[in-house]
Amino acid sequence: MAYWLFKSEPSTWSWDQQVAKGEIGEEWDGVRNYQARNFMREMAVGDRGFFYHSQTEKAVVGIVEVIAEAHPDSTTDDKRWDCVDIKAVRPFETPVTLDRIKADPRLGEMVLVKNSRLSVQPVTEAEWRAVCALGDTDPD
DNA sequence: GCCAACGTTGGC
DNA sequence: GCCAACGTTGGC
Repeated sequence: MAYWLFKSEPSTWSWDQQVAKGEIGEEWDGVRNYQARNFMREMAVGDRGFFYHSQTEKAVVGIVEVIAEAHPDSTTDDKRWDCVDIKAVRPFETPVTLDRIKADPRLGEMVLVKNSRLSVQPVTEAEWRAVCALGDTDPD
């Protein structure tokens, strides 16, 4: 199983909206960046991801699960763009802010720190466990 | 609201 | 295929 991070502006698509979709989940659509798309194409059903709020909150707020592999993005006819479907698994007990991530020596190599503009990113298992620990949240 | 960083586009 | 111009993102 692989780990990922999905970034969203809460004003566009928030954790609460994701939770409201329940088990049905929702397309992670609107991505128009090749790197991000390529990561989604690598995802498998059952992979886990962090749900990160950018801009106002700048914190990891929840855990999601990939429930459908990459398929055409329904918001465009452009064949270049694919996306996966994800569902909310559980919220973070304590949201882990970007400040805390930056302050943690174990997390200095996170893509979130190194390439803050990439909206879909891989996360290593070590990073996954460290962030979950900071957020007092079950990593499994 | 600003600006740096980065990705994409299009002219050559 | 290069590179300048432009648009977008996201942290501050």
